Amino acid sequence: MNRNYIQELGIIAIASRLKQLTEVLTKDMAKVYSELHVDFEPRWFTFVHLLKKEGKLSLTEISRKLNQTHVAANQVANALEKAKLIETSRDRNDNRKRLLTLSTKGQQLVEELEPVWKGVENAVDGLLKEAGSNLFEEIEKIETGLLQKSIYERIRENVNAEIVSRVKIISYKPVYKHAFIDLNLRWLEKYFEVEPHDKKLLFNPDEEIIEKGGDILIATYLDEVIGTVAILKVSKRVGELTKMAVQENLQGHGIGHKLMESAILLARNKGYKKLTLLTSPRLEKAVNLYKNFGFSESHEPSLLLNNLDRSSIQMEIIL
Amino acid sequence: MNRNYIQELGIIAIASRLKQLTEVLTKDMAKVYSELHVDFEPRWFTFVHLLKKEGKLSLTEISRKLNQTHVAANQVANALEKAKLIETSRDRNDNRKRLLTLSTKGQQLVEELEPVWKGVENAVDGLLKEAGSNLFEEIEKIETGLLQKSIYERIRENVNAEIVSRVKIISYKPVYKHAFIDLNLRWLEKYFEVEPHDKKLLFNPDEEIIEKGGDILIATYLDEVIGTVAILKVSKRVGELTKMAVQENLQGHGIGHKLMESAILLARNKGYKKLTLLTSPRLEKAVNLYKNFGFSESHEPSLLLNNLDRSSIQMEIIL
DNA sequence: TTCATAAATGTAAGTGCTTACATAAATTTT
DNA sequence: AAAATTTATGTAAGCACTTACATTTATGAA
Repeated sequence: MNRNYIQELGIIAIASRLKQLTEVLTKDMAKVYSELHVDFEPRWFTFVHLLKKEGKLSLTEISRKLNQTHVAANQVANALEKAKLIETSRDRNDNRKRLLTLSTKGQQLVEELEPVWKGVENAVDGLLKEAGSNLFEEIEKIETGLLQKSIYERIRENVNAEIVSRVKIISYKPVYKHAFIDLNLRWLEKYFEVEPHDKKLLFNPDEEIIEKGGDILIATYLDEVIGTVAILKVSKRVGELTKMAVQENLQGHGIGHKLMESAILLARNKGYKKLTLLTSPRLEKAVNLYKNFGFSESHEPSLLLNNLDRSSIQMEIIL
Repeated sequence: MNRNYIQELGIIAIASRLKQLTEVLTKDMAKVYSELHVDFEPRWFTFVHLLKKEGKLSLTEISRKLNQTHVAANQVANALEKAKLIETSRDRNDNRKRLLTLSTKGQQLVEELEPVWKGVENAVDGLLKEAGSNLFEEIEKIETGLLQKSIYERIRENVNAEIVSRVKIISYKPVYKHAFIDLNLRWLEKYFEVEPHDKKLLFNPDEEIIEKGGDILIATYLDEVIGTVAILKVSKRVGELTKMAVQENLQGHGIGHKLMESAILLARNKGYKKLTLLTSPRLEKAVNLYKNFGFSESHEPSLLLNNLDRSSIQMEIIL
């Protein structure tokens, strides 16, 4: 049941299982070394093996080949030097470089260890064959997959999808008034001076938007209001998009996108033929979002004309 | 080329590659948490996930389910308690047990994290699917394989085979005299008082064994003498096996076995019909080795009769 | 009951990595 | 050539584990 639980947890658990596997392997190697009365630690293995193969390498070269930090390599190197298994010299052409080679003692030790290493290799090969496993290939495949798209990107995409799927878009009700004010005030204050005409609209959504034939959509997430968008009624055929806001710590997950989709759907259903909006070049992400939905710059007069002093951009889309 | 080198190193490198993979994953998860402004560390994941699922668990139960030491679980528990994400109570029936549950704050956090976890799960699933990988099954297979026979046993077997394959059995030459004496003296002194008749045979192998028609075989490993066995000529048809010695730090790898094989082959080739030996019940491993080769106890007189004061066992085999 | 043993938890210290920072030598840019 | 940048190495401290050991409580056998 343990196993089953761990499986549920996905790759994190996979890694911990593999880590445990390696730990067993490492410990068992240590046991074999000590049975042979050989003074050697498993973690020296890759380092010494590499040095044996390559003859002479600098610290950084080793760390790179072993996919470790230079600090880790340095620590092993120091331990090996203390055990007199390797020797240091300086590169004549580059005095920074610490060149490492196996000492005579080190070479002798390697000879003694050869059968252990070979034995471990055979043991692992045998195990994999017996299990009919292609572990190596599997890992290869995964690494290749990650070259196409990083784990981070994959997680981001999927997390965004999860979050967006939990976001609900609902119609405005008076109970949301405070959240509507808060969310919009927050970004307004962040980017601009909040001016009287902003306040009038913002603090009286029922009177200034709904009662004048406009609409407000509310985005909720985990039962909290986390986004808003409003469509003012300019005329029977024209709406104006405004008061688009998403809670700061949830920005960048696609919630704005979802709000826009709903807003445009609503506008179409309502019979609008055109949707306009006013924004500012400073709100780069917002402008990009609008463009993605097909908005383009226009110069028609706006209901909120006085906002133009913010060096606004006016945009519109034909529905 | 890095990759190729690491591949050569087998499963140890596999593990380090997977570890790196996990590290990336962990870091990326941490990044997503921080983007969401959630105060949560990746290493809390399994712990909290488990607690969410099971509701209430004791520390030891958690550590067992997560395949960790109780100390590790304890440390995470303390961190989580400090962050007020879990709460401790005592088991009424067993006052030792520290029962842990998610606090209200913890439960809220889990709600927030759910999409991240789900997203990670989907990301990993997607990656595996895309790569056409069955990593999970592969690991399963390997774990099953290890239930049949542990890594340690596998390594031991293979290391033994490697060592034995490097051991050479050669005929005695006077140059090996000192090694012959040394190796035998060492175990004789370890188990018994070394008596005059031992010394006579041991210190004069040329005169006392070879020149009297007997034979000595020498086992070498990495150009060092590490084992001996002698066959005294009792008569034309009968030989007596003696002076079987293997260097202490190489015992248990099957070198004695290889020496015995060679000795029996030699005896047959020489025309002996029977091989006898004297040993002691104290040398349990040796007795077992002899039995494995078909020796059984006998009571015929021995060339080394006076050894019988060691409460010896006499054994023989018909060739 | 009592005494030995086992189980649950906790603490301290060690291990094998890491990150962060520092220094010196080499290389590139200006 | 001087200044800025990069590279190679080193040191200190942190992290997430581990092992070793200690303490308290429960359990089982005599």
